[in-house]
Amino acid sequence: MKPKKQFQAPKGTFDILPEDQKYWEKVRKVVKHVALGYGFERIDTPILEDAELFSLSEGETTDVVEKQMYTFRTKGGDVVALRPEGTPSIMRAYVERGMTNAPQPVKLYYLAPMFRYEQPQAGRYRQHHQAGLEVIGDQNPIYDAQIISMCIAVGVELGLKNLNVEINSLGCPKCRPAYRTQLARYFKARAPRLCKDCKRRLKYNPLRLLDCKEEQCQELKANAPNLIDSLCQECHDHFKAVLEYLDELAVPYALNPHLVRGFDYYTKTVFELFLEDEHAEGGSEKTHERSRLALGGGGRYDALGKILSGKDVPAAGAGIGMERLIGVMKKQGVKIPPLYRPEVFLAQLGAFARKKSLKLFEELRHSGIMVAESFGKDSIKAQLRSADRAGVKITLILGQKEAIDGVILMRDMETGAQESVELEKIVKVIKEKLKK
RNA sequence: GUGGGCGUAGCUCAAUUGGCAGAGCUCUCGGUUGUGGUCCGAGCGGUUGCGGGUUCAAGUCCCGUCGCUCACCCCA
Repeated sequence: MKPKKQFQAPKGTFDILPEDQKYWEKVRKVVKHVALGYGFERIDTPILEDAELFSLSEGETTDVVEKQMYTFRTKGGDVVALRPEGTPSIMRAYVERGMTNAPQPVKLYYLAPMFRYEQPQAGRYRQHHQAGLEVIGDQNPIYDAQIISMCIAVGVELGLKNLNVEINSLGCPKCRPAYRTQLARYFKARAPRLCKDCKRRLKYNPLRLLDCKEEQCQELKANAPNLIDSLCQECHDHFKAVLEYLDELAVPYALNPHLVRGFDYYTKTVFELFLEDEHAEGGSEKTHERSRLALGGGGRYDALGKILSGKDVPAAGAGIGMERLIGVMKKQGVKIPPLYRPEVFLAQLGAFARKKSLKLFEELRHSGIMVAESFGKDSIKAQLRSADRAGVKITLILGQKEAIDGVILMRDMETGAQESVELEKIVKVIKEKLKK
């Protein structure tokens, strides 16, 4: 009978199959290890939030809010959205759950799926997963540096190479608006020489002009007023301190005065973690700009707390894309051992032996031995084949005769040698044998 | 949202000017008593992404659609 319809996973989503789970497990393990090492505790927030939480936090005119949110109305009439990123939810929880009364700063981490309605392509999905880190309730630049250091630590513990950090300061509500108008004035005077996209950017988000890759715009950018030069004293000192802390930690970084992050809530420090890609071997044409893959990024968002609580709540954080991390692990050939690695296979022959082997399986498992089986198969041949594929060192064979005599055959899968062992002693004998 | 490339078995891919939809791998079973890997044999597996159109005849040509992919935008 043919199915009514061939179902496929929704566009931009994917299944994480058993063979890939080891990578996910490894990433989760490393993030958890790093986070706990820095005193961060796990938090999980709902996948759904009031849609307004994101539009107020990130800014009405950002791409994410304008066109990438999965927003819908519930039966009860609430307008909710699948979260496009984690930070607003964390700040919402901080404010709502009274974490202002906990010892400050509150350090939180999470591993969670995020949703953005956009065109999928390499390393970009409609549902992706982020590892997030947030430090809330402290304005000290030392935390900006520590967050960056943690991102690097995750990459290093995963065995990744060619990781880089770029850093910049976006200033604060005191100094940024002045710079913004100054920048807009500069580019407006040169508008005819800007690329098509930049003419559009000039209207609603002049800061975005800074990371345009078009050559014609590059030249204009070179002489554009520099954001770092127009920072107020407080932002200047803060940025300087962050860099000093990074130097102290020996974290390699590059200043990028053109680095801009999309959301309105960012203040002062912003940074990106990326991978310098060396795939340009067969490159016939000059790919003038080096290809860089963004693995994550973050920064300080002192403006968010005010938006959500009315009070000043300084904070800093980062998000790392788990799919991209795993993509790089595979590309760089990071080896991860399989999660399931049975040591012993239990084969049975005949109805009586099969029944007996069921109990023995439980016994083996309880004693901590990883045991595999093919209880559904009848022939010894098929079972030994399974055992071979499972890669076990030892196969136990319980036949009709053995079951009656209270013994079992123990087969060494490498040598093929077999010996008969009393059923009562088998657990002990196996443990001895596996030690070698 | 815009533009290019591609959709044949679970995977990797064949199929001549339009002429019976195939192979390798995987999986299952077998190669005489209760013994794996190698070897040999057999089987399972497809309305050629889906829907129309042209034709005696469509995997092949045309249109639409969905999906994948790459680039742009933006990002993780």
